[in-house]
Amino acid sequence: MNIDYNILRAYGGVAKKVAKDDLVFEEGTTPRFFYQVIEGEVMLFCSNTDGKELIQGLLAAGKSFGEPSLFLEKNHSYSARAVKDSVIVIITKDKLLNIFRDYPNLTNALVKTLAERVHYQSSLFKIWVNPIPEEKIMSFLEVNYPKTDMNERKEIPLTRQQIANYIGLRVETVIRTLVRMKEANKVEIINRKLFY
Amino acid sequence: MNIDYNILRAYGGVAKKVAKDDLVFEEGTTPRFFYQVIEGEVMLFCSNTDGKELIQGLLAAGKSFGEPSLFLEKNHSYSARAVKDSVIVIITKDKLLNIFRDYPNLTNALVKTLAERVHYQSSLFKIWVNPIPEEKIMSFLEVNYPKTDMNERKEIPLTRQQIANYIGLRVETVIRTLVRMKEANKVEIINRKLFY
DNA sequence: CGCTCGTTTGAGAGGACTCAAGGTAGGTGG
DNA sequence: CCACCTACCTTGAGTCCTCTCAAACGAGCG
Repeated sequence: MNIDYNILRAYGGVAKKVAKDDLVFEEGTTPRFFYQVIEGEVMLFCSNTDGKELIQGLLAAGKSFGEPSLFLEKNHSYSARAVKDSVIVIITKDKLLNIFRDYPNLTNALVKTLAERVHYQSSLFKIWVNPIPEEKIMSFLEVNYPKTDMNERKEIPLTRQQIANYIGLRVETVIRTLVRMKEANKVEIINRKLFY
Repeated sequence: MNIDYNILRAYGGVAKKVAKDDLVFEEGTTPRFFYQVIEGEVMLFCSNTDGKELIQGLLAAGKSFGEPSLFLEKNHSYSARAVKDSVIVIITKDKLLNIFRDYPNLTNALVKTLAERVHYQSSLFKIWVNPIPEEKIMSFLEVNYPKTDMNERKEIPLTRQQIANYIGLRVETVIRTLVRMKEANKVEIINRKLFY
C-alpha cells in the first residue's frame, strides 16, 4: 500500500521522525493508526521472553504497515521498530477511511497489497518446513532475492544477525553455514559481503 | 471469503468431489481457479524434498482458498489436499470477477478475509520465534484455539502428527512434550484426546 | 478377531546452541 | 595520518536436546 504523501497530509496525516532503534508500536497493543514509511527503514518483528527476535519484514520508503490489525481491530501481532533514522506518516483510521471514500480506486490497491502479503508470508513457510540450516538460507534468499534469468549475483544488504533473525537460527550457525555454502559455490562472499 | 453457493453456481461455478488424500492443486503450479469448500476439510501445506509437510491451514466448509495467488497471477505457494472426503466449488477467475462486478459489497468481505489471513499468519510467527517445543505448542494452541474467559478446556481436534506438522517438530517430540505439559497441568489428556 | 491408524516409549547419534575469545572493517577524533 | 572505537564477523570447544530408528501398545472398525 502506498498512498500519495500529499493526500495523506491533506486528510490529516502527520509526519513523524523516529530515531534508529525507536519502537513505533509494540506487539499486543491496540492499533490506532495507519503507518507509511516516508524515509528510512522500519522492521516488523515478534520477540520471545528471551529477547530473541524474529523479523517478519523490513519496510523501505513507500511501504505501509499495520493495516490488517487496524481494519480488523485486533491487537498488533508484531512490533515495529526503526532500523535507521526514519520518517513515517501516521494517520488515524477515521481519516484513512475518508481517503478510501474519496479515492475508491485505492481499494484495489489495498486488495493487491494484502494479497501480496498473504502470498509472501505463505512463501516464507518454505523456511520452516526445512530443518537444515543451508536449506533455510536458500529458501530465505530465493523468496526475498529471487534469482533472475541472468546469473548475476546480487548483494544481500543484510547483516548476518538479520539473516539469522529472519530464519530463526543463531548468528554463528548462519556464519558457519554460509562459509560452507560459499565453498559449494551456492553463494559468494567478497570482503564479508554476501552475494546470491 | 464465503460466497453464496447459489451465486457461485449461477455464475458458472462447478461442484467437485475430492476423495480423502486427493490433491486439489500443487505448490508451484499456475493458479487457475477460485476454490471454496462446501463439505469436508482441505489442508494447505508446503513440503520439502524429504516429504516432510508443514501445515499452513485447515479449511472447514465455507472457507475459500487460493485467492491471493489467483489475483496476483503468481504461482501457488502451497499445495492443497483434502483430508476428508470433500466437496469443493471451483470457478474461473473471469467468472469470479463477474460476481465481484455484480456484487460490489463482496469486495469488503474480500478485504476483511485477506486482512484476517495476514493477521493470522503474523500471529503464527510466535511459533517460530521460540525454539522450545513446549513454547511452540503453547503458541500454536493459543493462536488457533484461544482460551476464553471461562477456564473450560476445549478439545483439540487434531492428531499428534497434525500438531507436529503445524509447528515443524516430529511426532515423538510433540508427544513427549505434551506428556510433560500434562504433568505441569498446562493441557489435559483424557483417553488420548488433547484438551487446552 | 484381526487390521489399520494413531499413540507411546526407549536408546543412540548428530548438530545447533551456548559461551568465550579474537579478528576486521569503517568511522571518528586528535 | 594514525590511534581508537564500535559494530559486525569469525572460530573453537562442549553441552544439550531434538531427531532418528525401532518396537510395541491401544482404540476403532469391518
